[in-house]
Amino acid sequence: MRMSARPQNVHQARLLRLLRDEGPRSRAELGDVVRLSRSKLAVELDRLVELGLVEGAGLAASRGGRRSGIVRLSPSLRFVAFDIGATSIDVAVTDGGLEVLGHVSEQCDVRQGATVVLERALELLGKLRDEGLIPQVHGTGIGVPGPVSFRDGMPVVPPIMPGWDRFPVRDAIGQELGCPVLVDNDVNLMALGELHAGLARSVDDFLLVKIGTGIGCGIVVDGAIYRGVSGSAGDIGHIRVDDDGPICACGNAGCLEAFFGGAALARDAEAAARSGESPALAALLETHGELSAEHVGEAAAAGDPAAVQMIRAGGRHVGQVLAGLVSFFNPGLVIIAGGVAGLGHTLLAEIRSVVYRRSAPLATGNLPIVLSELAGTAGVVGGARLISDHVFSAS
Amino acid sequence: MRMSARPQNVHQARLLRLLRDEGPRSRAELGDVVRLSRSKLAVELDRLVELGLVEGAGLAASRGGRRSGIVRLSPSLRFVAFDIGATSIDVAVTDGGLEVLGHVSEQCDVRQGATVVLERALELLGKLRDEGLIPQVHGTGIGVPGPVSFRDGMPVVPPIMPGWDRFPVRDAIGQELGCPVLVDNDVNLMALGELHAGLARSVDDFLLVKIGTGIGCGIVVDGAIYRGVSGSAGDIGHIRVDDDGPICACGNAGCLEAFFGGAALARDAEAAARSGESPALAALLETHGELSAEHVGEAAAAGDPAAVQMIRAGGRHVGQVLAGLVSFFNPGLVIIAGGVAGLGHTLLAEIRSVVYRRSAPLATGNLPIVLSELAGTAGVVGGARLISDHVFSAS
DNA sequence: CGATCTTTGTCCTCTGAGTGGAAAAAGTCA
DNA sequence: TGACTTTTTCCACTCAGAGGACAAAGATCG
Repeated sequence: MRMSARPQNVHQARLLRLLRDEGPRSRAELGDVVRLSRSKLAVELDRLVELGLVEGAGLAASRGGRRSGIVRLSPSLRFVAFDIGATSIDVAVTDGGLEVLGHVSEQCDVRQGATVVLERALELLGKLRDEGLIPQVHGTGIGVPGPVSFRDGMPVVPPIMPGWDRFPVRDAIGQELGCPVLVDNDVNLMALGELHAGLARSVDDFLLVKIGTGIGCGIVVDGAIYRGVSGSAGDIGHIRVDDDGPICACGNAGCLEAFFGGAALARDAEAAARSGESPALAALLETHGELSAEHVGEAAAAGDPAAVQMIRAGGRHVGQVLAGLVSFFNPGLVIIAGGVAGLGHTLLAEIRSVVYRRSAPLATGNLPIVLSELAGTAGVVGGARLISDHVFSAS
Repeated sequence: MRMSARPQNVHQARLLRLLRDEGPRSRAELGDVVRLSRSKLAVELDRLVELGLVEGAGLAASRGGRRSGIVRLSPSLRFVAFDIGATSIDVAVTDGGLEVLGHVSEQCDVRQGATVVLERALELLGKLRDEGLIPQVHGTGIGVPGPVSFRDGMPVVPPIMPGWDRFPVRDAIGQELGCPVLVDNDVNLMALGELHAGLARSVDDFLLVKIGTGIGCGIVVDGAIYRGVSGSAGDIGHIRVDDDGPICACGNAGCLEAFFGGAALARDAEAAARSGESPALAALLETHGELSAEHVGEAAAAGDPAAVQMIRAGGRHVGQVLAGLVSFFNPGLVIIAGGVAGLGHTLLAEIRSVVYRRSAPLATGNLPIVLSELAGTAGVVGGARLISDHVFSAS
């Protein structure tokens, strides 16, 4: 297989990103958008065709004269994304425009360690390859549920990933697949996914709050992920909500996660079931033997008052933290995502209510707070976006 | 007076910023730093000399052969900075290297409205001009104590600046002085000041927390001020600390400012004086008729336990908010500044203690938290830096 | 003190990227 | 079918920048 090609200069990179984000375009339309002379544009496009990154695709409709030639990203371009979650692996393959062509997902405990989990991820990729979806791989983006040294391409002291600390994920997978690889925090990738395909497409500065097993926040500044000096920016799960709250796994009291993380919600649900406070949850506990955040969602949807109350309380706590962050960061959009976000509009309403009441008016004046619409694909689309931004840049 | 010149391309802009930040340099040394051929470098430097922005300054010591010519920013370059505070005006003039050549300051209530205050600021500038310090003005930076629309160069709904809302500060002063003008929030300018001349010189991402009449935060991302989508980023004074705290001027309960802003501290000090809890403060109240934050600092320095206790409590509250922001933003440095920061190491110790205990370990692993060393000049240096970054950029 | 080597500055030529005009190709419209 | 538009290709021309040659200025050594 030929070594996958890269653009040779900023103009080529710009054209590739344009074709990726806006879809196929006629040469004439491209000329209207980019500020290049006709001759130069033709030269750069011809070179991209030579590199195999771009190809002609017939003629566009006439704009009153000669018809212009359409160009598109080569249909054989492929990006791969692994989204490693606390309890799941998602693997997807996209084309150059980051449309998901194939997506497999399975339960998998990240605590089995890097070797086992990555091995399994590659096996899942093998499935997609067997379907003939992957003529070649131009790049791979990987998300993991913990802090990452982006520069080194490896997790650093991740709390819920024993056996992953400083494991060279980027280099290992790069070796295996023979393509450029980037590794990032899974929440950052979800934010990138929203930036590319979700509600944040036209927003430069926004926050994505993921409520799942843990609670994290992806920060986008000027259209790019902000990672902080040691890659741990957005780690909001252990922000203090209230001094006299539950003791958190981190040792402090009253962390947001101790109020409303996946484990906390399950704990409260079982308590409500056992105390008889919630008949709906008691029934679910009877059936399944244990309770999770999803069961609270079910019970709330069925109208169980105790479950609704739990979601309200959680939303209030998230809202309190978020209100502070909104005052501080003044984002143009806040997206709520993650498993618990499936709890839906009850949760959203409570968060909105607190944020709009407690944040600086100037910051909330025109601030949409919305639920993610990307369901399970935000992470993998973000992974593809991450690596395609890298590959579609001038060396 | 000749229209003040601007660099014509990115290379010239780069050279100007280099000379500004690193001081005079020989042409040979500049050649080592910038990646340009000798001929090109000579051409660009000659053009800068023609523009009057740069001039020769003798010969450097030999490095083993012919001595190289030193170049420096023209000594007649001048930047002006206005730092409008809640109760003060600072005016300073700097040379091209942003060294403060003259600085005047006076008490002035910002609530007198834009026209009066700006008029007074220009009068103060006149004083400096009378001293012959200002052959010409190449640019002016202005800081105001409230949210600013940076793009429009005007305050927007500033809470403590009646009569300033949407007053076209940038255009008015630009008209008056006939030079480029930029307007920003005063805390942002302090952050820029620290970036240029203070402890943040080598840090890309940091926070500057100003505790004064209000409490605000300057956010630096990648060496540039982050302002948020509506220019209100860093407005942390009304982040909730505790639900059952004092009622704040903003209408909510338990805001940080309601605990530890200038007004809150004065209020608590008078209470402690009247209740007899603090003999030192009672004596100061007797003398001055009223108390302010500075008096608390005095009393604490004299060993008054009640005053020390007040500072400790305040530091704890600031620390609680800051701990959350550190987890979220993962800065490389936090600087504490502002009038109340004069309360010194008692305050700093308390803030550190809370932040190091309550923030994510990865974020605090290598996080200095320090007091500003720039005293009163951070704001005006930041103003000069703001406008010089603008003037020293390619159109 | 002179010869030689090193560094710096200047000049000049050469190259290659990019621009814009002209003309050919391909369509539209009346 | 003819006049007009739009698109593409081709080509000559311009200009920025690189880099070599040489001169100027100083260091080093005998």
